[in-house]
Amino acid sequence: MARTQRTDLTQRADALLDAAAELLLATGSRRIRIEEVAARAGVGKGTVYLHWGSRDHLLLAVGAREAAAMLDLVVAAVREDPAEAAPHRYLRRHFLEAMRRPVLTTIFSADVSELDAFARHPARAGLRASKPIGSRAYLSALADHGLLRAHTDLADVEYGIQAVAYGFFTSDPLQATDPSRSLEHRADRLADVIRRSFEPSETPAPDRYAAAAPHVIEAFTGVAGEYRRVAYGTAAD
Amino acid sequence: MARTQRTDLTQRADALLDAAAELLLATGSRRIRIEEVAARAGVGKGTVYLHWGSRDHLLLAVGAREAAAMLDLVVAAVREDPAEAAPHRYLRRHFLEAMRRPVLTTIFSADVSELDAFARHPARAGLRASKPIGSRAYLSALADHGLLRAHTDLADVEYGIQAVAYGFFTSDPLQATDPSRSLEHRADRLADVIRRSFEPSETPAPDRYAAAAPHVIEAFTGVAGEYRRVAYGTAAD
DNA sequence: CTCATGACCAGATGATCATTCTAGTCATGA
DNA sequence: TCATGACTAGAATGATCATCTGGTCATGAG
Repeated sequence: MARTQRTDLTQRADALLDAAAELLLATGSRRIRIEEVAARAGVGKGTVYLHWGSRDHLLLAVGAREAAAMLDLVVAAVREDPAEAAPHRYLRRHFLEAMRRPVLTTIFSADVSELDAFARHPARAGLRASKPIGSRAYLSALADHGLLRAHTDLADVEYGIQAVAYGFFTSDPLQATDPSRSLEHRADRLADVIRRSFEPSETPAPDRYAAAAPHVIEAFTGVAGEYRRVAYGTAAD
Repeated sequence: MARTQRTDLTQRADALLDAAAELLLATGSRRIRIEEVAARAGVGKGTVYLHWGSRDHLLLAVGAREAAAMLDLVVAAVREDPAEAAPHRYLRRHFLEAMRRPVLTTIFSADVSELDAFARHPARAGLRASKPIGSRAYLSALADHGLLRAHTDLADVEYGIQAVAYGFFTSDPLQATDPSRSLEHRADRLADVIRRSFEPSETPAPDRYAAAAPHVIEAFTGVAGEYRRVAYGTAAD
């Protein structure tokens, strides 16, 4: 029964998150009213506060659920092909996935175009807040199996990947988006920079990736779990 | 006599730009009043409009003069050591110089911290507007002398350098600025990424740089000239 | 005649108060 | 025990008026 309860709660949370995401895309985060979110999900306003402690928390949850879903895809991809754990492959996928998800692009471009100051703090702070993308556990796993350049400080790699990824993600809407430069093409450029900058010059043997894969999967699963905790975490902002 | 005139005008322009820069640092671009700028430079308000067509143009000029000065340094450095023309050396210098100039860091971080929407459009639009940093002429000169990776599309290099530089420049204030990570250290990380991503894997012979240097100098001098034209351009916004 | 000036004006900006809206609470009832 | 929506405090919005400031240009100095 507790199980059924849990499922019910998750379903209701998802319905609310769906409604919030819908409104986010339709009107921008600024205009999302809790009452309307609740109405769209067919519940009372107070019910929203049984799930998330505040409006900001709900908005953050929308982004967090999306992020968790993305990480699930990454994990699945690594399961299928361990070589997908390489930073350039992972970030390529990450870039493409993020750019294709309206909710995430909306959040990302929020401070560039919109002036939704609100959308910034909650969603961004948690979403792209350094750690996830470069996740230390992930990098450690790679380093342990010789999948990063030798003699490089992990903190430096983390800083560098962070800066590069941030640059490609955010400069993208700014640069004259030559339509001939497809999303895939831009993702390839990002992957190229990451690979050349942080990975070994000779392509590592496949078995190295196979050996590292479990740890990478564990790292990403952990991060995904954190996201999901934020997304569904019952109240207590 | 025309020469003396010109000098006088330039001196007066500099005095006005100095005053504007001072006020920019002291109060933020928002609060700069033309009348006060003029007063500080010891001239009448109308005189400002003999130099720049509008308030925005004046603000832009402040940034442009700074940018021109930076490029002068780059040119001087390349003159002294042609190897300084390499993208990773150039951008390293660019990064350090920009980060050390209060006027530029103020402009750069304007949209992150301050909400000076005004400072954005004029200054940023012209300042970091893609072209300068990656300057096509510069890249062509390098490519002609085999100083970029072979078989890479120039447009791709431009896009990539742009994105990477943007990432390091703007993510810098965001990332937890670990004080142990000195400015130089961060500049080195940027240089490393640029070198590995866009330059030949084996360090080119010095004479290659010597051969390319004149063209590089010409390219940068040209860009510096454009900046200066914006900075001192008599009226006609 | 050339160039600098500051009084002047229109529109932007800010301050003040009244009004509406909405996040978050909680007493009530299913 | 859990969901609800009427309720409240405080924030957002709007309306009004006063002040400020960018930009112009007639005037006068050199």
